Amino acid sequence: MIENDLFKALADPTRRAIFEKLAHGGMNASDLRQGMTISQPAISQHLAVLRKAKLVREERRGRFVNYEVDPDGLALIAGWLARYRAYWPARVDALKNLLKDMDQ
Amino acid sequence: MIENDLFKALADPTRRAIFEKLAHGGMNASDLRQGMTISQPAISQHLAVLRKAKLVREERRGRFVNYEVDPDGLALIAGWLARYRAYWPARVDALKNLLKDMDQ
DNA sequence: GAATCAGATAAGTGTGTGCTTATATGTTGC
DNA sequence: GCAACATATAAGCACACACTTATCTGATTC
Repeated sequence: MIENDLFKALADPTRRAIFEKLAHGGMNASDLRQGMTISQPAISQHLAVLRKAKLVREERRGRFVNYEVDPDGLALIAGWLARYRAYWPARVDALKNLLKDMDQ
Repeated sequence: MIENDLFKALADPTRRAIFEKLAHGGMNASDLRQGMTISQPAISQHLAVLRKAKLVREERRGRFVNYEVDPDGLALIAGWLARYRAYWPARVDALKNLLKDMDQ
């Protein structure tokens, strides 16, 4: 059940941080690890989860593996969200406030 | 960290089912339980998690408590998703409306 | 081929999570 | 007040999960 993989993948803050990093541009696992106090296997395991959820895709480049955002996962979330469009804050003010909150 | 509460709340299939039910119309906890093979405390606990994530809000009505979808949570997801708009699959026509709706 | 490096997998461990039963809180109507 | 009902909280348990260290696979370079 891909939808489950998706939300489970995003439920972990470290994985969201990894995803966020990749959103600024693809990079390999070692570069991803820079600045994070986490072991190499941990990164590798997180990437496997993100891959399974279609949030990230890989591309081998010699002995490196380049990771990048996979649009499929995002499309799935958008699709899920679209089911509840009736409830989106009709007044987008709420969204704006919440966006502000998230920016800090 | 509300964003974390959100994705953690959605990571559980039972909670997504509850949310889905409520999306078709508010109801109390007992009605929610109908058709689900789960204990009363379990429902109550799930609702607490959904409430904390702002996916659901409650309104006491006498000795019942009516639950309904809280747009705030959906707005937060929409906001999170909007950050990665650059990656949304351009070809998925169905999702173009989404962008339009969220943008205004 | 051997050394080295990037990354994945294996195995073990502490903590978190979802469930249960039992009990408490709060509301209604007699 | 008290009985009945709707929901919440407490406590305990089994399993999932994120992490670690150790090891393996695969690619490059000499």
